[in-house]
Amino acid sequence: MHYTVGKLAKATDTKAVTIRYYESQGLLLSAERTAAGYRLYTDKERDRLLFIRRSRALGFTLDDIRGLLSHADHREASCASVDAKVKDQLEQVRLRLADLRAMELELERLSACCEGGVIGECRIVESLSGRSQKPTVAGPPPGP
Amino acid sequence: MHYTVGKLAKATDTKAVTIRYYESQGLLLSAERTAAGYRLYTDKERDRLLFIRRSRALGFTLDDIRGLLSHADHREASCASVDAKVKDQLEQVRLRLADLRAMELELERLSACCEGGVIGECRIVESLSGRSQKPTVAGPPPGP
DNA sequence: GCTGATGGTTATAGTTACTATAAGGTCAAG
DNA sequence: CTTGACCTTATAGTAACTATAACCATCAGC
Repeated sequence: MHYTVGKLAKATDTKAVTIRYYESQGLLLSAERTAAGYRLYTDKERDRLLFIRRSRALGFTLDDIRGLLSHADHREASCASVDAKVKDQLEQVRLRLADLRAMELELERLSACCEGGVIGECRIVESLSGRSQKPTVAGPPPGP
Repeated sequence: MHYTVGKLAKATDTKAVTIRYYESQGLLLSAERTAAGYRLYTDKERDRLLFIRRSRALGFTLDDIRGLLSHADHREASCASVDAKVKDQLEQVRLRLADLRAMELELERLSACCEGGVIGECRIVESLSGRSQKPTVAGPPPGP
């Protein structure tokens, strides 16, 4: 099976620009080209892209993935380091989960204390500027 | 009480560069200056900065915060829209929580299935490239 | 008074993982 | 033969900072 970028994009639920971006970042090798210069992909590249997308969905950075891919390319090597990366990522995810749970709790608390008055008496605004309490969550999270 | 950027930074657990950045983005008004051009802040600005930091820690974007601040500046206005923003943010947080929980689950599963062999047989790598299953989590999350 | 450490100032560029835009070339269908 | 969908490249923009450079101010100790 052969794919142009667009076809590959659809087959992997990715955008064409993103595929080209991955190529520019060295995650996908330079694809073959037609006479007109169109990229041509095979199932092999599709699988590699799926690997990337799936890893991204699990929160790995492109840098992580570069590492995972280089490991995966050496089938005879030990998979201990791959496992270590997964465990590491799991830890990161758990930290972020704890942060988010704290945020959820506090937002719930905030939301519950609004009684529909005017801002001068709004406890939300009050709470947000209150210097009595230290922030309950770690640091500013990465924005979406 | 008067603060220079550095003092304010310490008092609010922020970096000086970040404070200047907030000023450049219109979240903090231009501070007064000493003869030498040093920024000088008072408790009022410190509170405003705490509001910003606290809101950031709860996941609001700087844009959200600009909105919250402009509301907070009109004490006689209704606080309904502030409440709406909090509820909105709560929803976002819950979505991200669900995503992260799915990631946690899958990473646990992956981690459990590594038996310390070589990569050729590693089920982690296999799972990550597996095209049988659709990703279980929404989209690529924001990196850290 | 001098010197060095510390801390202030600006402007510019880099980060991550894309996304958007522009300006143009290719291809299949009607 | 033209229309429209698709491909190509290069460049700039996004969020929320962070890092760097090059320079000026303040203060403690000698």
